[in-house]
Amino acid sequence: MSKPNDELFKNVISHAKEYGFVFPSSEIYDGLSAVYDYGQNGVELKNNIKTYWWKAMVQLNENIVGLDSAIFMHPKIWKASGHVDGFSDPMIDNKDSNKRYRADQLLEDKIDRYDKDGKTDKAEQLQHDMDEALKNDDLPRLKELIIAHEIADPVSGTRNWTDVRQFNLMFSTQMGAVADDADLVYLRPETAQGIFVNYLNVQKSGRMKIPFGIAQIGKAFRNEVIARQFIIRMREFEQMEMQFFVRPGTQKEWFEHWKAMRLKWHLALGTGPEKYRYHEHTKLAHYADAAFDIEYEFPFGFKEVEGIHSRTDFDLSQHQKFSGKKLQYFDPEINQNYVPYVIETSIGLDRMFLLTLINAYVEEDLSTEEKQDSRVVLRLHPCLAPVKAAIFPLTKKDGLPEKAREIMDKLKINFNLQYEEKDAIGKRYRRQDAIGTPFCITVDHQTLEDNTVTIRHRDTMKQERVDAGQLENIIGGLVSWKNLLSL
RNA sequence: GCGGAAAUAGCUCAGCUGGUAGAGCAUCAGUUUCCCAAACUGAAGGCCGCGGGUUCGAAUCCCGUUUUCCGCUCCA
Repeated sequence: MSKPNDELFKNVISHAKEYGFVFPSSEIYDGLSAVYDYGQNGVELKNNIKTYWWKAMVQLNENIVGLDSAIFMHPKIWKASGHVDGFSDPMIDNKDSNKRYRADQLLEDKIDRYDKDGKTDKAEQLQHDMDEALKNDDLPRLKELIIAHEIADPVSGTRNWTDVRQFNLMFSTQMGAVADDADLVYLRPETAQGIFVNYLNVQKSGRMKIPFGIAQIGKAFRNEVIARQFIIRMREFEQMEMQFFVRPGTQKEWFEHWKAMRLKWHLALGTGPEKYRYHEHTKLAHYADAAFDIEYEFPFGFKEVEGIHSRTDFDLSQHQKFSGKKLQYFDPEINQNYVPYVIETSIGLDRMFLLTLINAYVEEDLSTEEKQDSRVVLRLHPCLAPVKAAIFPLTKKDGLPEKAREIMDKLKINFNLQYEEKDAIGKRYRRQDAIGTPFCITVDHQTLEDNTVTIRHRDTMKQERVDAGQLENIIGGLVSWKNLLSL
């Protein structure tokens, strides 16, 4: 990583905290690892990103509808999806080679070796001990066995092991007052399954015809082994997902369709195309027959922001199998029943948030020959800006505050506004620049005479004088979603 | 998880070989100015990340721990 980029990233994190965008969680208690809170400006920006996505996906596509499914779901869902079995292995690390192994795998290898060496009784004993330990989730016992049977790391050759730990990326908790295995529920590690299990409800109640999509925004939870790089990888995060159900055989064209559509959504915000790239998965997940990531060039390199996956009929078929309920669709066009194929678009909202912030953050040098000057400005798209406009009386007296309040009161129903009269006007402009407010409306002495105000534009720092009565139309036009969505 | 670095005011940081905790910016109140960081006066803000140890005395030295960043690892 180059030094200036490192610097930029640090500055953005500081800025995010100082101006109420992102705070470390539980900060007064030393923080909680890889969990963050969104502050007063952060929540506005985040909500605006959600709105942009929701409008683009749900409102503008007649065949896509929304959903808000619960975070808790029936535990069997995670068996069907493959999350339970795929991610509950007892792992152990060798401290010398820093390699991680499945503890049961190491023991199995040892049993095989005993067998080969003719030490059948030893093999049987170990097999029995291991099964017992695995059944009881007795992790310390597994380590005892590894030590007792003198198992060494094949790489380093040493027996310098860490404790055995259970790695399951799903958080679990108890449902009901009495602790019991049957009550174990998980916090969803992805929002997609909530869509799959409701697919038939939505299709029937909404009289949806294939192809159609279901969109959802919601929290997901992953107990990452390592979570780092600010809000890039958090243990609690938010996804914006859309599952698009298609006729088998047409998945390839829909995959291409959504790949293109989703990149278009990103680029409409004005981000330079050179900041984005597609990344094709060569190693596909068990459920996918094609997968592309949309990556953004963060200061620390290209990172996935959104995934477009062709998930085949894996999920619906699995749920059909595990639930015993038919999840088929009767396609009147071809007079056939089938389990639809699925194209998924899945974007990490928190990453999108960080992308937006980093992309908007600019340190500008405004120095002239006479004096040094600079400002930090967030060049957010006006649709995404937390505060749409700020209203300033030029001075604190002569009735200017009253006039400014009057204008403010008329506009605040439609727009998120801020009123400020403290400090010199230039300082107030700069403060708004720092949180990305695109427009500042100033009430001066002339306002009292002819009811005109000035609008100062964030990016150009230029002003224009307009009739106060026109403000609603002018601001409304400048921050309208049409500017983003009718491209 | 391993290795490296760091943690002092809201932010950025100074605080030397141990001796009562500082600056700039930001914040708040006021005076003044009145369209782009003005000035002045005043105020507030710190368990020096946390816990232990050494010492007459620790922000400073030692140990542990937590959090963050970087590299590796992990990321169906």
